[in-house]
Amino acid sequence: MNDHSFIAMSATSTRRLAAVKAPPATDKRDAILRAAVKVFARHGYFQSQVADVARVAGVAAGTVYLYFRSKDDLLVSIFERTMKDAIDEGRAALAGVPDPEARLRRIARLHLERLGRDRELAVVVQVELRQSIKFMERFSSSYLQDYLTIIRRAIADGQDAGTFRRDVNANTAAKVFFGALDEMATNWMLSRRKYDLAAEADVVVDLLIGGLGR
Amino acid sequence: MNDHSFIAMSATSTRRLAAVKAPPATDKRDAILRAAVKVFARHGYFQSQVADVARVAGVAAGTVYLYFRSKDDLLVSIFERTMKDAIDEGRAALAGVPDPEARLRRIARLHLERLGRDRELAVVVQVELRQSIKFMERFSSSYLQDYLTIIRRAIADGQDAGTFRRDVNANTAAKVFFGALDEMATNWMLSRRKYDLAAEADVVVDLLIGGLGR
DNA sequence: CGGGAATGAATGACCATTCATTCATCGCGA
DNA sequence: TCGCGATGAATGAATGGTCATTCATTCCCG
Repeated sequence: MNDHSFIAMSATSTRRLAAVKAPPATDKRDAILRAAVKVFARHGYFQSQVADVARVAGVAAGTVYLYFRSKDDLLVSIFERTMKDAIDEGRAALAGVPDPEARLRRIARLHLERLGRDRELAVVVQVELRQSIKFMERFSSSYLQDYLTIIRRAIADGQDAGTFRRDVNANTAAKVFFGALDEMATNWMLSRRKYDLAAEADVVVDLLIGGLGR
Repeated sequence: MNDHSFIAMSATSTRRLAAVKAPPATDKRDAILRAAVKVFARHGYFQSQVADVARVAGVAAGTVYLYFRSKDDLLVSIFERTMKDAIDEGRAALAGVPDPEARLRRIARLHLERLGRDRELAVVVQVELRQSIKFMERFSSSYLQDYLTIIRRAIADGQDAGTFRRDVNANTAAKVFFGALDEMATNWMLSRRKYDLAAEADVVVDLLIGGLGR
């Protein structure tokens, strides 16, 4: 079949052939996933062939299907791994930081550091993952919501503590915050210039907390 | 040919068959474009067939190619028309408004009103147009830059006038501003709830100007 | 040897695009 | 007013090329 639909995408894509040979399997799986990031970043998901991914990973086309259900599953796996890593890292980094403003700074920095570290991953996350409305809906209703919740909570804490204004909806503020970071990342990824993305984190947080007015 | 590449996308797609019979031609062209928005919004660009667009437009498949060079050209045309309209409307609406803060409010409102008016258009603009890195690069280097420039100018004016902080880069602030609006739109488009998107404009501007801190 | 892992040629859909044909309209001469 | 050829818009079946996916076969390690 040559079926492009995202409908059949399953969330249970991480484990596969959970046989005895986990370590070598994991190695190869990773190689394929890394190759997919590279190829998708360069040509875009729909313009990429599974055979290209296989070639870059140094395996045969059929091998991809020993580790992934379908081409879709490649994209979904990249996405799930990245989001899971990001959210785990975020939670860990925030564990010992009670101050709301410091938490926001931390989130901003982690967000931009992660994407700024790997341009190809940034391309896939900022562009290729947003392929279709179907995919976006799944994405936004799960991981993005979790991520927004983390931001919203920091903001609400700040409001409770009295350091943040109470007359803005914490949810709206969280969306604005995320949108600002997202746009910084997209702009960086599309820019020719090789500036340091993570360095923008503090600037953005300063602006959002201090406001543009004086 | 069954070529998906965005490379050959041409900007000169608006005029076509500029013969004596302009009115009927434009009508049909519009119908096809409207159908394309509808179909792309529902299934996603790559999952949509040209034949579907034709069916929804009430014409035969071949007819699409009398008005558009290719399937790509449909997407490009939607995008160019939308951006052109938005920038024209923006310039006009800003003409008699000298106050920087009022200008920003105006921009925010127009931005969210336009997308909030037509959910299908919003889907195409917020998701489908961001298909591939190739397309994003073309997009961001032309229209998006123009749009960001309009925002940046308002901010720089405010800084010159002394109503806005001078210690933030106007360009960064413009990206943050755009990112915030963009995220509000995306969230609205993905949300089940039918709230009024344009109503968020003032809230966002208040937050960005006043800041989250107190 | 035995068996799982890997291979890559072959398969079978799918679908953008083309183009021979049909259809509708119009100008013009009688 | 009618008839008739000319024009070009519209049609949709056919084409051709592309790939995702499969699976019979081979490889390699223990």
